[in-house]
Parts: sequence; C-alpha cells; structure tokens
Amino acid sequence: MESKKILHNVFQNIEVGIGEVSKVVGVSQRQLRYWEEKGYIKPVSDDNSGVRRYNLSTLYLIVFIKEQLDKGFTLAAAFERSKDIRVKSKIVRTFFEHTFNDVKITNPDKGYGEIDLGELRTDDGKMYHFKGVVDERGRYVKIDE
DNA sequence: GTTCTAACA
DNA sequence: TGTTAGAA
Repeated sequence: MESKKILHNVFQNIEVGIGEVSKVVGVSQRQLRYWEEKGYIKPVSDDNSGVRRYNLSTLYLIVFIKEQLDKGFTLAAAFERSKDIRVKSKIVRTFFEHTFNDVKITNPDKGYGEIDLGELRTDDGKMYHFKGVVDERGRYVKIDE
C-alpha cells in the first residue's frame, strides 16, 4: 500500500484515553464527559467497555474548544465556531494532500523547497506554473512561465 | 492505578 | 464545573 495511505490510516486510528487528553490539553475529565453529554464531542464508538477513547479529529476539536474557552467564549459559542474550522480544515487538507506529492527539495540542509501548486493556461495560450516556495526569504507563492 | 456514574457543593 | 463516593 502507498505509504501516504498507510500513515493516513495510522493517524486516523490513533486513540487517546480521557486521562491523557485531560492532562495534555488541560481540560478536566468532568468537562470532557459534560461536553459529550451536550453532544459536542463523541468518543470513538467501539466496544462495550464503557471506557472513553478519542480519535485525532476529536482531539483537534477538544483543543480548539479549549482555546476558545480560554479566549472567553462560552462552551456553546466555542462549539459553534468549531463548525467553521472543521469545514475549513477539510478544504485545506484536501488541497494539500493533492499537492504534497509534487514537492521539490532545493536545499536539504536548510529545509528549502518548492511545491508545485498547479498550472494556469491563459486565453492567449500562455502557460504558467504556480509554485509555493520555502527558502531564505520565507514562505511565498510565485508564478513561473 | 484509572475510569465510570451519580450526586451534591 | 469541581469534587467526592463507591464500584468495575
């Protein structure tokens, strides 16, 4: 199987217990159970042990909600905002999963490189290449003819 | 030792 | 939400 898909599966199947999540994220176990009761988060639906496990997606959601709470939003407001983030994340992920294959390393030591972001053909037949660049100047997009 | 539910502060 | 009790 393609390595990217394997890693995708691995990350998708990572599960963390409520104790770990609570400790690392800084949210109490009581809160996590309460958020679940409110329907905001859902433990991975598996066996009948009754022990809660959370996958990566839920983990991201938990972290996001926590951040919003810290900023002063109510729990309800935090969850409402997370809906936006989830859609945006999916869009970004879809876009970059596609372009991740076309990465050219320009400087291995410094971690510089170029990402092929696709082509653009204008009405008059000219062809351009969009490239995402990471180099000593930072992070930017350029257009090559 | 960890997690669960339920109940009360 | 925090905490605590009692069970798994």
